[in-house]
Amino acid sequence: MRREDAQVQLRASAKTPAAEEIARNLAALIRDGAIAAGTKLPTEQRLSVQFGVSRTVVREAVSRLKSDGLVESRQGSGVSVVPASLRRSFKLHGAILEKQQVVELLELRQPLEMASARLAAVRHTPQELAEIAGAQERMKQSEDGSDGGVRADLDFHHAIAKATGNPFYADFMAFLGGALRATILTARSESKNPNIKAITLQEHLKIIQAIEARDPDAAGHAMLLHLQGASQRMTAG
Amino acid sequence: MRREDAQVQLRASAKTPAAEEIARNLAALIRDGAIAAGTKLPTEQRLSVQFGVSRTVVREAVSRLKSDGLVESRQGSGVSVVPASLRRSFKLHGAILEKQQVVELLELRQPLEMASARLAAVRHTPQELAEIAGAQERMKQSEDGSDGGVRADLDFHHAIAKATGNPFYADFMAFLGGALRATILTARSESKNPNIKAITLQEHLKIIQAIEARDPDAAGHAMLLHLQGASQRMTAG
DNA sequence: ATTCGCAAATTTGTTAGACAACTTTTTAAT
DNA sequence: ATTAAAAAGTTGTCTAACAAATTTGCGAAT
Repeated sequence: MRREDAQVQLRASAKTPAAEEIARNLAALIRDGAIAAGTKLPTEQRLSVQFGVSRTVVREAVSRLKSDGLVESRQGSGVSVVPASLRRSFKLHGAILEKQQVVELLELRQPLEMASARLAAVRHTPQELAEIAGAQERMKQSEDGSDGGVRADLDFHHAIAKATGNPFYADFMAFLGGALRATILTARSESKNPNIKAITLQEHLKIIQAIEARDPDAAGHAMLLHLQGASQRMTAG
Repeated sequence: MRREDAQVQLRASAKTPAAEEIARNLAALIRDGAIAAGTKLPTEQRLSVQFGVSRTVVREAVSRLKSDGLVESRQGSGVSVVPASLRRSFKLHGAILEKQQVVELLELRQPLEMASARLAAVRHTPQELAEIAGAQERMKQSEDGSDGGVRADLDFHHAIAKATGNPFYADFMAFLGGALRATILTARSESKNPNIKAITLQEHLKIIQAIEARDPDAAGHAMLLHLQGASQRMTAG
């Protein structure tokens, strides 16, 4: 059984359902501008011939594009590409992040985390502060380099985002955390530095203290120091 | 015919395609935790009975959930809800934004726009600066309160985001702009203030000058003033 | 010749049934 | 009790058809 597990793992990537692959292809064409905004996609009939699948599969693929806000369909008329300027979903296409992408994502995260910490410092309720402290405690009791530790770390940041009272901060931070989770786990387990957890906990503590003191400047500054440190630890390996 | 039009209009909300509505229902159940993370959805068979539609429609709905990263399916096994901590898409559920949501979205945008302006000031190429100036010019020549004017305005911010060289900034700003576009247009056309365009152009100009001078502090500050002004004009309008 | 109205052709939305591919559960044999 | 085979259950895909809405083209009336 163990031997076969490895094989399954390897074949997993090549075995994606047809609808998913077709959706990816079409999405790439749209994003690259090969199918211009405002123009119509080929009919479901034609697409099914082009991709060599049934209309059912094409419809499932187009369904996904609709969900992503990339296209819009009108019965009897067709499926048209919606202009980039009014798309309403933000998504990471590739599941696995390249190192360059990780750097860029961290760069996007930094100002948001700082604003998040500042807002949390001003607005947090006792319950929300307790949740932040709870995540810190869970991280303290987790094993070094464990997945549980990383999750507690992300929960810490998520709890701060929730304490802003702005659900968009909470949602977006959860999203970013999910995207970075695998990378963080890898970086921690590969790192030679045995003190990562201790250093992280100390940086977190300063953030907590600043939030508790309702000092937005201090909270933002402590968060900045934490992110710069974490970024260095991740990319330096 | 007219009489029936009214009826059609009333039913319009109920007239969305079945797959879309079912996807929304299921997504709401998942987000509210009614279907817990890690657990499985009812089978496609059962769902088709529950919702009173064919299995095809259910599959299209589930297809959308998969695209949103809310669920994961394994052939032969079932469809399971993925934990919130590793979802990889960020989306605005409701198409129409309530005033409260607009305020929250602007609050999310502010730190990103400031960071965007700072980075653009440091990194922009001559071409990118020209694109920023071009959007400004298009806005200058647009009619007051026109859709074209709003689009040029959003293009201005998008061009700055592109000048950061970080594609995530560009994508996310395009996304936010699209979400806010309708609201901005409404606010401008309803406002009694006839100088909105002139004021906006002047604020934009200061941002351009700061970016051109490669002065990140000035660029960030000018952007902050612009956003605060714009926010006030929108919510006070 | 132009315009209007209506039928025909297109195109997306939905249904039904069937089989394939894969997983889980049950049963049977050792 | 363990293991192997069979059965049942579930998602993935295909085909065929009709419904509902839109677009196109044709013909008649002006």
